[in-house]
Amino acid sequence: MELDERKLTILEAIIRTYLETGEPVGSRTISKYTALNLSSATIRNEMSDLEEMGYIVQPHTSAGRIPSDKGYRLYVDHLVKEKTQQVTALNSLMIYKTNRMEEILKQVVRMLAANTQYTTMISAPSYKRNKVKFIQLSKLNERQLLNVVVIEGNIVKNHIIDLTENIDEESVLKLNLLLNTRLNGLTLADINLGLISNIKEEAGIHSEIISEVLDTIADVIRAETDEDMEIYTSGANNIFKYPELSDSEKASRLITTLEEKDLLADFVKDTEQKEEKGDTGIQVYIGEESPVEAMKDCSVVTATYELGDGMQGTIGIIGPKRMDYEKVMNNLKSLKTSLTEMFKEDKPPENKVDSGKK
Amino acid sequence: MELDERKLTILEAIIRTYLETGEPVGSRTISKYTALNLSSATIRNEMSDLEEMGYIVQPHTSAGRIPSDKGYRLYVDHLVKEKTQQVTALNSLMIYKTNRMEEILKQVVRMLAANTQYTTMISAPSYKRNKVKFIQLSKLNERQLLNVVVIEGNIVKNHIIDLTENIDEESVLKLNLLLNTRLNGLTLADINLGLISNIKEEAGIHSEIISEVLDTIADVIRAETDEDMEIYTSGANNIFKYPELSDSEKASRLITTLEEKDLLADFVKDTEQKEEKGDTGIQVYIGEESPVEAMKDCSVVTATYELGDGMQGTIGIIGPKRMDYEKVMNNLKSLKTSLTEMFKEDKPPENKVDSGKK
DNA sequence: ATTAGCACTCAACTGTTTGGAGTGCTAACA
DNA sequence: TGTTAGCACTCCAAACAGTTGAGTGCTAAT
Repeated sequence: MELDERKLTILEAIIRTYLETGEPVGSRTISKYTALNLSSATIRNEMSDLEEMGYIVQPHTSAGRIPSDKGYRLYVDHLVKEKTQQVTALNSLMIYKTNRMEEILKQVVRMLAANTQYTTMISAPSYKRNKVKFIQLSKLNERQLLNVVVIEGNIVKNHIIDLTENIDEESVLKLNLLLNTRLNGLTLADINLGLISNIKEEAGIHSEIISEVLDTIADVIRAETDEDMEIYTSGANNIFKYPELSDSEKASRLITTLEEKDLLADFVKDTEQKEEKGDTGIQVYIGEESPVEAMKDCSVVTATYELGDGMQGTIGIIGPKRMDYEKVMNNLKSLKTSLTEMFKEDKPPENKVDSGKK
Repeated sequence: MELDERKLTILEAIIRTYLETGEPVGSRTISKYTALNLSSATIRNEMSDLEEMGYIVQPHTSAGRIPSDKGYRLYVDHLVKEKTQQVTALNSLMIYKTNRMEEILKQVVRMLAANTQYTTMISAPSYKRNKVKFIQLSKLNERQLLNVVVIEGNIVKNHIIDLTENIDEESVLKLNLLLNTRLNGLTLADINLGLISNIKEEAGIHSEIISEVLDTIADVIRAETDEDMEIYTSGANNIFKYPELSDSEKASRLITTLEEKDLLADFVKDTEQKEEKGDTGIQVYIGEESPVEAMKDCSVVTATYELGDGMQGTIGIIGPKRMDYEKVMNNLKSLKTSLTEMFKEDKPPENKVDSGKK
């Protein structure tokens, strides 16, 4: 059987109506509110065909039809129109721009949730690939050193190192020199145990204490790199706006998933992979397509945003399968560019202090 | 009417039974499963009295009784026994101890949620009252400075300062000296605009650039101080284990509250206040006693923990009114001491790197 | 190919009934 | 005087039956 023009029109009408009402839609409704001027009986025949083709399903006999995953997929791929969306509240967001990346992300994700009435997530960009710009060891006291590492994107990481024996100023100076000459320009991912032992060798291991400090720094950087992805969510309560998600069972599973950030990380990874493969733009996961078990009843729309320096993060919107894909996709698309723009014109965001503004 | 021995026994039996079953408890149950050897009729008379006194209520005529807020209050104040609780999984927690305060707190709150099957929260200690130990400005390039502030408890804060004009090494040295002599030993709360303008005056305002840097640092420290309380929650899904909390309406409100950390902050503030007033130990908020509207159907049990240096945070357990107060209170008490101990023997936790351990 | 018409299905709603758990009251009892 | 047995009463919850209405599939006529 072929999906001809008319069937497509009818399918689209069904999906659009269902997205609006959330109720299974019957043949009569389509017959009345569509320009085709066909009787409900004809529509019924076509619907029967569409069901056979797998685009729609009946929740039970003698109910109207609702779109299947396949139906939604077709809709998303071919029927969603690109609108030049009003960028809603992103401008107001600018005003609140603070100096900390974390805060920005939390605000974005919150704004997006309020805006769309869906649950939202955002991942902080990973900086494993960023290069070291500056390393500094400072002596706090005889037994403690402060280690500060600045990496591309002006991200600052610091750690206090407890020593087992006293250290003198000279060693600190030497270490500073050593670290800066050998590590500057490398990415965090480059810095591993092998490299450190090379440095130690090259330096001739003057003293136990230097070796100890180097080891610790290696540990610290590795820990920083291994750190799980930071993901912020917002609008978890929005799932209760959609009856198909808000029974105890499902709601509980969803809430758990939102708490377990490593499950959400699957979306981030998958999205990044897909975009790497050139499938740039917006990713949509409909029901079963989702990599996360608990989200089989949801649809998730994601996109990455860029920070320059090759850093990228992912934004996602989680809602019922009958979410307003058109709005969500357009919203996300404009947000994606806004964010990318915003970080570009004004990087580095993290820890940046706009000295002019109060 | 007086609450004599027998009434108290019956009341306790009612509450204990209700905590177990979650069902309204009838006179017959008490008559059978209590050592008093009274007929259900007698119990009924007593129950009628207890209801008149306000300790129990009937959800509807011809149902058993359930404890009122007042009943729970009596139970918590006088009938909960102190057990030497097994500290369950706290030891296993030690193993996972990482070097970052944030991670520790997240683990504690998660462990506690898994352990109690309730929703949990923990607040990161505030360090407004901690004194500055060390300040360092480093020149990253002509237009950027890195500012690092170490405060008591070895908490490190850093910011990158963007300048509107170039700065030379000499000014940086001067600023470092100035800042360390004038700010060391002060608490973050002490550092305000007035003080900064004093410093500027005293320093004679050699140059625009120095003034600019000082202003920025003041801004930064103030922002750091004003920052909202950091609160982590876990086990939000646990509310679905208790039918009285899991209808859409209530669940949604609760989830929203858990997301809005500033509402939870009310508990933290209240608990700190109460403990300051000498009411040390465990705080229990039953139903209406809660400072947060959305939690009128819940009970919340909180405690503070100490970090030394006067820093303190708050842990809280959020559950239905019929939560297992005995278990929760004991659990929290032992956790409170464990945490306090843990931080004491091994402070400072934040950013600490155990150089011996891998 | 389209449509009108009709029988059929099924969820959702509306009583209605029934059973059981629990109460309050009263009268009898120790 | 405190306790108890007995009984009528209440009310929820579950089960059941009847009704309604939206929707379908099929068939025969256009």
